[in-house]
Amino acid sequence: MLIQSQLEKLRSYYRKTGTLPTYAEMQEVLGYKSKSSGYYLVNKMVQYGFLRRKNHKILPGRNFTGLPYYQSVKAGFPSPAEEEANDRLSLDKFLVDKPNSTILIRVKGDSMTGAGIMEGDIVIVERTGGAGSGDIVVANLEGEFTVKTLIRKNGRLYLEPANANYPVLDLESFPSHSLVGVVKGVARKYGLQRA
Amino acid sequence: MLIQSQLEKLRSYYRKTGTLPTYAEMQEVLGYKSKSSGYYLVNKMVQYGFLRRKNHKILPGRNFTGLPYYQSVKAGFPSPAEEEANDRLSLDKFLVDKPNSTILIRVKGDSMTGAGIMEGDIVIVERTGGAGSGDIVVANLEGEFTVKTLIRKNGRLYLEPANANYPVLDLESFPSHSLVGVVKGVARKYGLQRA
DNA sequence: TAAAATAGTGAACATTTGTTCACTTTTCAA
DNA sequence: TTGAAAAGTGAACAAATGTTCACTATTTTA
Repeated sequence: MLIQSQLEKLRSYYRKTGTLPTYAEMQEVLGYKSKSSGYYLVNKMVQYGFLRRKNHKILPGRNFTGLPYYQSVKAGFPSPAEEEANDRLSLDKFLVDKPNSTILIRVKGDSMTGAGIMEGDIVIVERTGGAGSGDIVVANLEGEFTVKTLIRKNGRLYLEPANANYPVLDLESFPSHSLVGVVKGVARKYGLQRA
Repeated sequence: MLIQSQLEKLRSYYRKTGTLPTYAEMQEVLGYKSKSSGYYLVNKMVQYGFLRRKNHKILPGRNFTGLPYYQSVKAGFPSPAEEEANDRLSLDKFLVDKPNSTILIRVKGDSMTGAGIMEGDIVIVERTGGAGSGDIVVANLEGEFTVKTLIRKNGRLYLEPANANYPVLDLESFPSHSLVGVVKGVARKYGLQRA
């Protein structure tokens, strides 16, 4: 059997369960009649960098997770169908540096479209102290989240939209206000109900 | 020990290795002196939905992976620091529906800024046959990737930018052209070198 | 402070797992 | 077509794993 199709089956199993199969389970997943077949397959996949071993356990390797990633455009680049991308990128790992202090917030409104943040987008927000002037931040104003660019001017903090139809807000003029965090990334999905 | 902090340790272990620790390994990870302590902890976490069990194996549960997700803005919503989000969202799973036929491409140029796709963004591209009029697509023109809106007019296919400074392209006028796939999502990371 | 509930311990044991080996079958190249 | 290389088989076994139990320590609550 082709190694690429076996790899896809392991990836699919891992996506579904969050773990790799044991050698016994590989019989079912890959159609083997023997446990040891799985064992030898894993050896091969370790060589390719798809899997790793660590004290009797099988772990995903660097080429196992993530998606094929085309970094830049080379002149005369062949169709991606023909040639495999050599790099893989995991969106989760790419977008989130500090998973312990990161939250996701769905954006309402169009006040930041000029900065490429559209209604329904999900912003990746790091809840770490220092927000600097020019950072895109999420502020909590009167219990509502709002995404704006933070501007520090004359010692005061302002929230600046990226859409001429909206006004600049004076953060401290709100009786109840706080900075939720700094926007470190944006994720958008097309073809979704935007309710 | 607080369950929340134990959970973070397991999450962190899982992020690093791609697998959950065995009960023996939990002694090291969680500071237990006994294997069975880990066993009872897992029981508790199964109740909370953080973990699952399936034939002698521990699997991540629905509340284990992903990030806290604030779906919508409720009036009088408390600070996220005070109240835990009840929902978790995995960016990978959210952004990618068909992992087997999806690739990532880094965007060059600013021809789609009007649609919220900026230079350096990563587009999530599904390499499945049918692209319809109005879809944002990636086309391969003379070996270069380009992101545009596909328009079908009078039986011909055009590539329409979302930036007035760029012209509409006639797809079939290029000697070598092909549709790479349909853009199903966008991921952007701030604070990155954009070379 | 005392009682009750929760969390952690350490030994024991059956199962399952990873791993090896000699062997057979299949695939591929000469 | 034949021979060599690669892939898969099935039995065997040691080591690691999950699981239970009776017990102790710690934390919580009344």
